[in-house]
Amino acid sequence: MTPTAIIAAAIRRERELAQISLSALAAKAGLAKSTLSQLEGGKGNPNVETLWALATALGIPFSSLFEAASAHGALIRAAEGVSIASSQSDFTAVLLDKCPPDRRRDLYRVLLKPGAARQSDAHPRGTVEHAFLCSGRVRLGPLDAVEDIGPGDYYRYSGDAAHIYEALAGEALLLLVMDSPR
Amino acid sequence: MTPTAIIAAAIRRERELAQISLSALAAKAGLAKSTLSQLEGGKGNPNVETLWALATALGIPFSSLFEAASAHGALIRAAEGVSIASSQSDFTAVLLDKCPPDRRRDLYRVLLKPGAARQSDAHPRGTVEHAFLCSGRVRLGPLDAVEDIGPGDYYRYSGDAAHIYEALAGEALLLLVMDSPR
DNA sequence: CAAAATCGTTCGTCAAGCCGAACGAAAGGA
DNA sequence: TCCTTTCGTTCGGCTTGACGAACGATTTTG
Repeated sequence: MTPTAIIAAAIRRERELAQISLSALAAKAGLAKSTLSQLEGGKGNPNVETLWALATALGIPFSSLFEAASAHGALIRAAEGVSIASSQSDFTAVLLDKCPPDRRRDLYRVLLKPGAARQSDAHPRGTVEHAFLCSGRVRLGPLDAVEDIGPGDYYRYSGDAAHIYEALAGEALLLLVMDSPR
Repeated sequence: MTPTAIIAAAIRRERELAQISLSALAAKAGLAKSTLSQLEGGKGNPNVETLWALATALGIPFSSLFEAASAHGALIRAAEGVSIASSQSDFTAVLLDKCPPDRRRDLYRVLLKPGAARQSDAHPRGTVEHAFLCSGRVRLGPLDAVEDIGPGDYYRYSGDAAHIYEALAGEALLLLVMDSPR
């Protein structure tokens, strides 16, 4: 895929996500409509200043203009996952998720006490949460995809919609990786 | 910081990291020396094609050209860590580590069976490992800073020196985050 | 229904980036 | 020591991207 095409697609995608017209975006970014039109048409070869203006106007990190598509969820039970080959049989590593080059990841240890479900509001668009349960049982996930997980389970889901955490019986300890776009 | 300056710094940084001369890089990327010279001097406003050629020639992801500048160890016991404030008392989150903008993070689930210590060779320079123990007891870390950890413990250490993993009694399950420079 | 506004595209002009050549400086070889 | 190579910078040209204006098409307003 040519860089021009990637950027063309990215601009259009981000613009439509922001629900803004081509003309309006051009105005906001201080660019000519014609310039933007050609860029989205894949007929351009923009310079940094132009791209920077666009990223700023769209309110997105600069590097978002160089990405193709988006991500989804995955539930990997404690017994599941593709093990990494090892010469030593007493060692098993499962790659839960590979970090794409355009994201940031913050690690949280979460102690969840039994009681009412904790509801979390939507995080910024594109946020993904990775939950790795250490002990206890937890029901969590976005409202339309809640899962019960046990120790060793790994559940990845979109964090940009409202979601819940609930300890089912006793305390629960889990590692939470907040995975957000740059 | 202006985008031009960022890119100028990034190019020079990546080029020097690759131990390659300006002339050689220009040739490899199919650019004129003059172009590259001006870019590194912060006097340019390059277009995508030019940047793409540079990223390709340098063998780095495109977005690395838009990042500014560039770890150590930390042992956080299960009972330790600064909790994130929460309005709900049945929820406790501890930020184990904040992801700097210039790194990548891959998550591994590791099952360690008792037996001889597993020795791991040094990873690329700057690599950091984050270990979050789910169950069992494990002795791990670089040879000069081995620690015993228990369930819920989090241990972060340099991965660019030889280090070991050893289950102390029975199986051990842990989440391993491989944190490597771009 | 017509006037007005807004949409996105196309065209000609001008500025700016990329190129090739020439330059002085520094390092290596005969 | 002199010659050769390589380094990075500077200087005209030529190409190309950004701009502004005008266009037809579509939607909104009175």
